Amino acid sequence: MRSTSSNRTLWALVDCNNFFASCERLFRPDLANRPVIVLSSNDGCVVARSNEAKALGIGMGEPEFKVRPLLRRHTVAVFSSNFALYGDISARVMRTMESLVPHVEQYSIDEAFIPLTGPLAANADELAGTLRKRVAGWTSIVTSIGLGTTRTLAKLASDAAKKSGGVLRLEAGTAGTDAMLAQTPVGEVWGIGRRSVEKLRLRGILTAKNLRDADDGKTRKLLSIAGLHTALELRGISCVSRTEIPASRRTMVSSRSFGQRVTDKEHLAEALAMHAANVGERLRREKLLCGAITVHIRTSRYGQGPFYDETTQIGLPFPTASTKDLIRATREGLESIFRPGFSYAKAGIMLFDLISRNALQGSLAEAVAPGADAKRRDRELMRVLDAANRKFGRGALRFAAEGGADAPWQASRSKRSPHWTTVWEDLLLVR
DNA sequence: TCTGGGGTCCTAGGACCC
DNA sequence: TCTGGGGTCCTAGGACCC
Repeated sequence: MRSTSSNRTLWALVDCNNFFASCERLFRPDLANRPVIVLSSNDGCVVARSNEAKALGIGMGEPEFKVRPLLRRHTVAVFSSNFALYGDISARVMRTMESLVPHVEQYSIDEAFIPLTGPLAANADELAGTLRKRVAGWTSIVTSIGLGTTRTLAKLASDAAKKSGGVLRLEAGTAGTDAMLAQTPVGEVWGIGRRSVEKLRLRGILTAKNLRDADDGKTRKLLSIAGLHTALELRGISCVSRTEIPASRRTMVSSRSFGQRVTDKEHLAEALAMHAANVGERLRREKLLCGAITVHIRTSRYGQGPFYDETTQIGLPFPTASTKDLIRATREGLESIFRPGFSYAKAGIMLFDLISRNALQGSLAEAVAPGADAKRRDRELMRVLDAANRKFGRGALRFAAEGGADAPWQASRSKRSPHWTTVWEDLLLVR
């Protein structure tokens, strides 16, 4: 493959600073200098912190009850997750960047990789400054941008950029990059998690530089192919496989911890039906059908009492996106794994064997198959259901099997902010 | 008392086939 | 008496990410 320095891709990673906490602040100017945190589902643990909250020593992922005294002492503003808001602001940030560069590869709700080639690469630092300014101007979200010859280096650079003024560049083979890698604990490298840090430590590999310079065979044996790719990326060799955008999704998950423990089978059935309705709606929106479903229930890992954790797979007789079929399958699964006498803490489902609806629709086999009329009626029902829920809000129309929105197993999120940008009733009024 | 949810990829091992 | 080995497919579990 030909490759010269002039046509080689330079990667930019744009990362929104303290994203969820920043979103909460957008419509609350009174919180400008106050510490702000956002909690996970059921208000369980901390998933985002403003700079002031970080300065107080509140850790990422810390359980809320552990930091509660601290929160009170410093009058920290505490929010439940509001994904409708974060998703909407995220889309605005992505669209803003698309106004400046031809290709934005969204990686997560608050991050995007941008490949830079030709003149864009030649003026990368200037472009990064322009991107930051425009995103801040159009959305009020502050970003950090890392530039690097591979995605892994760009990611590392963006972390460092947070402290150094917004933009930082790491290019393989320069003295500055060498020094930086020597100072970086290996666990801060993208793709190296807790388990790998431990394995590497036993072999004296403590820094990003150690990993970069380790023997390929040993790295491969220790961390498998993904770990080797990470080491190569630190050297400046792109191994895109692990970050390529998948052609289409392979699974779909809906699962949640309960607001309170559940012992009653019918309550579990309701929770599973709610998950079935949730993935059914997503399947139809993405024009997919699923061929198999797993049902999962379990007790708490932390509480006292016996632990129970079981999963079962149910094959569907034909690929479907009907909530009715999915609810029936979750019921069947629940019957096979439910055991009385446990305090259940969580239930969920996972869909497999996803195929595009177009792959099946209109096939002769389907048109003449037994029950074809019932299936057509079912599709029509789902169409009406989705239209109603789009118009009147999620859950406006639902199956009786799902139970009520006030059921005891529903997740609690007592500190949720308004849906500032996505629900008419929640729009900010200016007097 | 109280510890998230939604994804992907890799590997090892069993079943099955010839 | 003698009793293979290699390929493929599937699944469960591990590890990682945000």
